[in-house]
Amino acid sequence: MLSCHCKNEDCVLCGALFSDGEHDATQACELRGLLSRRRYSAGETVFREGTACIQLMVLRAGQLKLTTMPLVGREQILGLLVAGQLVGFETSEAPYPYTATALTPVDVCCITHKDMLRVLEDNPAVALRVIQRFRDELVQAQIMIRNLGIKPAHARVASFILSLMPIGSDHSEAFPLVLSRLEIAELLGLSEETVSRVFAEFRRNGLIDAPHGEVRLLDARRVKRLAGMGTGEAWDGT
Amino acid sequence: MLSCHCKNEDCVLCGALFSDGEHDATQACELRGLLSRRRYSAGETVFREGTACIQLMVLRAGQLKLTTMPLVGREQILGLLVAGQLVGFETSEAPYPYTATALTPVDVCCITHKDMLRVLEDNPAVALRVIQRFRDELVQAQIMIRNLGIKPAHARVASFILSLMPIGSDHSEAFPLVLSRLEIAELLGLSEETVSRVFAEFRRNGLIDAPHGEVRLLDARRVKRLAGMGTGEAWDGT
DNA sequence: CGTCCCGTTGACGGCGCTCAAAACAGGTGG
DNA sequence: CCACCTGTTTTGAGCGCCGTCAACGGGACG
Repeated sequence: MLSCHCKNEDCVLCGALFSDGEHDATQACELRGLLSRRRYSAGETVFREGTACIQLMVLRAGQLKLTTMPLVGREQILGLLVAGQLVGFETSEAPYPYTATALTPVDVCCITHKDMLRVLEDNPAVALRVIQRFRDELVQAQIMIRNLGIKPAHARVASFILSLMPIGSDHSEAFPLVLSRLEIAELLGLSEETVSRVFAEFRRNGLIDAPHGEVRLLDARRVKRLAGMGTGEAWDGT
Repeated sequence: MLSCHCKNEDCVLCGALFSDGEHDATQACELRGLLSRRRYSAGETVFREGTACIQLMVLRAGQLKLTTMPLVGREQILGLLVAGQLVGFETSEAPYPYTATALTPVDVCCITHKDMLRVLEDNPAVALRVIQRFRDELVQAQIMIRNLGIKPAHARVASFILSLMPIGSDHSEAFPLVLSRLEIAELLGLSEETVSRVFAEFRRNGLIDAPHGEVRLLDARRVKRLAGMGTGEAWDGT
């Protein structure tokens, strides 16, 4: 059997269609014809808020940020997406409610909403995966709501730093920080300067070390306590 | 054919199962056995954050608020749910990430996650409806993120007031306001006093009239402009 | 070396939170 | 009907957090 056009193991479409035995090659080939693949380089705009939304994308590789821009004021990041997640399926035949920008080189599989609906009707396994993705994203969104609504600047930054840690990793090792100060600010609903100040204060107090492009936790306990006021959940979709 | 145990037309389960011709009475009866129905009176807690989450509920009638409570600090409302929406399907076999409280007398249909997964595998129509619900809720959550992250207090309250208007209604007529000042504050990420002050200021400036338990728009243009900084979307799931 | 972008730091002002008390509504019993 | 109590709403005073504005330092690049 030919493998899927988009070879990502985590792809909700390909994974669900090819991992179980209930679908034959005919169906697989049919689906392949519906998919197209695109690449974007870091910083490139994948689609812009307000433009027509007719395609669902599956993020194959890389990282996307979803932002929204008020008529006047600063951008707000709605969320970050990593490989395996869906984007552009929120509204049918309506404008995109946000702008998607590539943070890293990005690789996506595209399918039109119309075709996707047909696939969903024929393949419960795909539908289940899609539901799972939406559940995850909704939980992430609720965590952001909670943090934006309740937490002061220190707690937001602390939560953000903790969200960068790969789960189960040793707390003492450093992990990369791809976002700029401005992007962190947009994610946390703060100003660039406030983010910078909090990072500086954390460093002064021996909570973290933050050399160029990465972060290292020095005092995980205190960071967690600061993030606290809750359960210290992640800020992004990782 | 017997009608569904939960008779709500908007019920994602019943509606999808009984409106199209492709399901026979056997399947219908089987599903009926999986559903149980519960009622809650206004103010009652439906389930509490952190407790085991094994059931999906479909809101049949009434209004629910979803709140989260940090270890220290004030509550934050994550969202409001109206008839037809799902609740309690975000996490499988994990604790509820929020508390659900009835704002009005509430009527729900319940089904265990285990049974629901079986239904979803067998019924693509149900799966499509569930996906639709999650899409809607995700869009609502993103609107809240945007508002909490960007907008100042005036704009939040203005957006909230506009969200109360039934769509297509005459702007000049009054509409009911079921939430207390405290609950509005929790929804908007503000303090009770600030909400009260903004309402008072709006009244002084002739923007709204707010007699006991209802609101009337006097100057829709200015309220919309205040809510502005964007597209003035709704705050809740109506 | 000059330019640009990003991060940092400082000064300052305002928005909104906190604390506190008064005004108000609604229910209950006399 | 009034007195009383309780919970909600309103209003005021004070201040702290954080956003704004501005200046400065450093690395990348031409």
